[in-house]
Amino acid sequence: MPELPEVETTVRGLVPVLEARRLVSVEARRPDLRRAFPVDLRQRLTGARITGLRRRAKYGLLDTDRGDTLVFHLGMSGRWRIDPGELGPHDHLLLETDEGRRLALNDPRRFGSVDLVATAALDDYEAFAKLGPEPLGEAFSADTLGAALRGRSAPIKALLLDQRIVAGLGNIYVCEALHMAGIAPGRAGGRISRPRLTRLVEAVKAVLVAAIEAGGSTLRDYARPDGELGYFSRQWRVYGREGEACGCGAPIRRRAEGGRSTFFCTFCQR
DNA sequence: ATGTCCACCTGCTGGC
DNA sequence: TGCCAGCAGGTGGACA
Repeated sequence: MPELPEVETTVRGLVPVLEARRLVSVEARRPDLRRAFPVDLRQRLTGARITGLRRRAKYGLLDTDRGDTLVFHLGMSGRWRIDPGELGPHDHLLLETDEGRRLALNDPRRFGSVDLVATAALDDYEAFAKLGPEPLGEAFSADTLGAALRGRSAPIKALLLDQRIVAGLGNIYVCEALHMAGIAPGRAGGRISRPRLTRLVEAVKAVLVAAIEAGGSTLRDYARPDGELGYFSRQWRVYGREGEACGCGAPIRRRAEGGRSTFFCTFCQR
């Protein structure tokens, strides 16, 4: 689930519950995700007021009036459950607001993370220091992408997944954007012409915007205890569609490398 | 530095 | 019906 659009949707879904609310209870139920929670998480967060909610790359940020920002990452299987009712074994962090709303960070595979960082020092936070530009910002352009790819021989697919080049894309949206731009996933990053770089940047932005819009239309799902999310999956052009017909009629191919699947069309993507 | 692979962890699906 | 291999949205470390 959690690439940039899903994290953006998550943060937007948390706003009505958390914005300007004070946390009256903070409970770490199983604090060993990818990294351990900060040992003083509960102490520093209990009684704090949430002053703003933001996203950076695939991270969600909750600013507090204590000068700390809670930084969460959803890994592969993370999500926030709003007013979950019965708690399960994968509800690792539990928050309760002064309005009596409850939030559970649920992450079965435990690839996610939770950190507490001084808001003023976020730029120096290790996970953020090396991140590339936001793909929806002006800093992500044919100019900047071209500069980042210059001389690189690795496949463009792998380079777009590198968060230092552009921050927020994952396996689904890279496959989708490359198909939309007509670029073969195995093409060397440094060997993409300028006009095609422009198309690629536009495709990345377009697919992310469309996915955020689709997520936004189902925001209410975040309030459901079962938490099933449909979202953008119905609009995938190639991802998860091996053997189905591409728009050109040719069968969509799947290739596995380094443990990840790439979906593409050999005719539309060169 | 760059490119590539693998481990981390749990749950689900499909084939036998 | 039951078991097991294979696969899953991410990241970071090890290696050549």
